[in-house]
Amino acid sequence: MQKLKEEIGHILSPLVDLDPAEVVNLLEVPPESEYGDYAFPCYTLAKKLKKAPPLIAVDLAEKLSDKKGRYWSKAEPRGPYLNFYLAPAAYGREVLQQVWDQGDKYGHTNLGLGRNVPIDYSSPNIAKPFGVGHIRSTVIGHSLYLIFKALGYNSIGINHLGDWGTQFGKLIVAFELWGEEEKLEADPVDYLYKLYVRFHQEAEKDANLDDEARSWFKRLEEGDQEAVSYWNRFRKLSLENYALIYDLLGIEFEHYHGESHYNEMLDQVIELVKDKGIAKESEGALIVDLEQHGLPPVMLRKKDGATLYITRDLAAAIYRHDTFDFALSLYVVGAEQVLHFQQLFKLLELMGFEWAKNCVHVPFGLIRFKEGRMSTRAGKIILLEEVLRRSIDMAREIIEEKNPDLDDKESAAKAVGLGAVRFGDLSNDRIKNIEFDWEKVLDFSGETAAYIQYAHARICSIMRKAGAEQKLWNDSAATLLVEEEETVLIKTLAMLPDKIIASADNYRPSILARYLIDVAREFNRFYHNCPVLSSEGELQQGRLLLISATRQVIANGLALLGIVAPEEM
RNA sequence: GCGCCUGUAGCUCAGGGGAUAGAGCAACGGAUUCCUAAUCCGUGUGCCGCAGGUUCGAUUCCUGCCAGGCGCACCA
Repeated sequence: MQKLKEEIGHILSPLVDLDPAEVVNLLEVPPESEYGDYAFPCYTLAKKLKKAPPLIAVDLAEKLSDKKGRYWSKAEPRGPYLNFYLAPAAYGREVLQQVWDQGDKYGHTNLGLGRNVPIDYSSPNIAKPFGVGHIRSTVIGHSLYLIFKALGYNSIGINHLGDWGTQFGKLIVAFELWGEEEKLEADPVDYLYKLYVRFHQEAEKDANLDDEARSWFKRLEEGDQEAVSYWNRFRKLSLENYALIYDLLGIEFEHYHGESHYNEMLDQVIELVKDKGIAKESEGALIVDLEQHGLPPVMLRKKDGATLYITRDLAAAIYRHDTFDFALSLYVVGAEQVLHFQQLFKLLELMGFEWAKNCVHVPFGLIRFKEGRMSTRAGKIILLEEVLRRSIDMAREIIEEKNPDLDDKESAAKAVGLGAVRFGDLSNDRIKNIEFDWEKVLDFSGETAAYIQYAHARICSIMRKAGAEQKLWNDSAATLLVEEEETVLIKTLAMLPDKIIASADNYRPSILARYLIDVAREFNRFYHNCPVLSSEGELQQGRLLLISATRQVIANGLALLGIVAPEEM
């Protein structure tokens, strides 16, 4: 809690000849709670005072021996640290009141001052099915969208659809050769997928197919009517399929500006690059040599005149700057594209755009099979729809078994099933690869969303049973929470604002996800040791305030992960 | 070949210049007259990949090596 840290900063500042803010910066949380709640490390003072850190700690403790603050009760030296112990009653009351007053805004701030942050996420390749691979960008990006919004930024969700490029040429060739109308009508995305896979199988044997695909794409870029009509149709069919999944996940985008959106800007962008004098012809193609900057060359136009992915990304980056005048522009895209973004950002920098430094690639690892990587082309892929469906089914089964009398089993099953899939992706450091394993996806025990949701549901259950008149703020009741489990839980609740900020600073929703596991764990410990409804008078009221605050923290936190906090499950 | 990422307990992973390196899973043993046992408590486990370096102090930072992953001009 900030007030406590500031208090320590003020009391220590004159004693150590540092600004209060510097002291606050140095404060650490000790590894064991028996060492206190905040520790001031004395190493940095050792040189200045020419004294050993443990002696400094003892010295400082002596000067504070007869003092205490509003929120801290004592300061003790231990080795090279000066440890501060908080005053549970005042501290607890302050934390609970903050949560109480701020409600579903607790943890939110206005750091962003309303500045724009476009976030490119999800961005599936049209004409390919939505595989589990795509859930990472979708879920991580959406969470960052929500987190930045909570920090007062104006998040702008952009679905940069892969709706342009040679793959459309491939699809058109495949449809021309083997396509059947009835099958396309029956199950469009699945059928397009099958055609796509077949194309790659046949292209192994016949290299001409790739040339034909390129030439169809060239026709598409030139506005050839037949090509455009195919493109429109395939695009529309794919979007209809994605809409179902976004709907299920509760995700909306401000913009569906796919790659095709930038087509008419490409010539202008290429001219701009030429004007800067950084482009050159090479083997008939237009490239920018980045050798001086330790990067491979970038190709902006192929020898046949067609553009590339990075050409469109370059146009998109400039468009986003011109349209949104962003504070940050995020790209939640797989780690296999780090080089692409290094090149893109370097290109922007060489073009003299100082805002290039505000473009950030937020990479994440692959979802792989034990046997190797997933591959759309080879047909080795698991559909996201199937994962979500099976997860919801599993949740439904467990609810049927654990809570057969529940009224609305379907919403609970959806909350738990979808939460499990989301949390599985959000809780680990995003940069690491994930090995896809059905058993793990469908396991709701341990460090999972269900663990957190269950704590939330339990609290709701207690609140329902408590009388309405017990749910008002009560200042003196809030000072009675001095049991070990209560204090630890309160301290955990106080961390939410910092955790949200840390998640944004590092572009890592996993920080928030892990934290919520801690909250649920500390709640469970409290729950098993401190009865709520059967405790008496003001203590009961105090504990109701505590669990109410806990519920609020869990609800606020899960909301930022895009996970529903059910009242019953 | 070059570049980037990863390497922590049997498995999956947190953590991260400092005080005794932590969870979950799995295993075993306990807890329910009481607010949902999807819970809680207890038991065991570690050359923090290897070798150097910086530092008062390195699992954390730097360098090299090893292993795995991902990239590196007409795909996205």
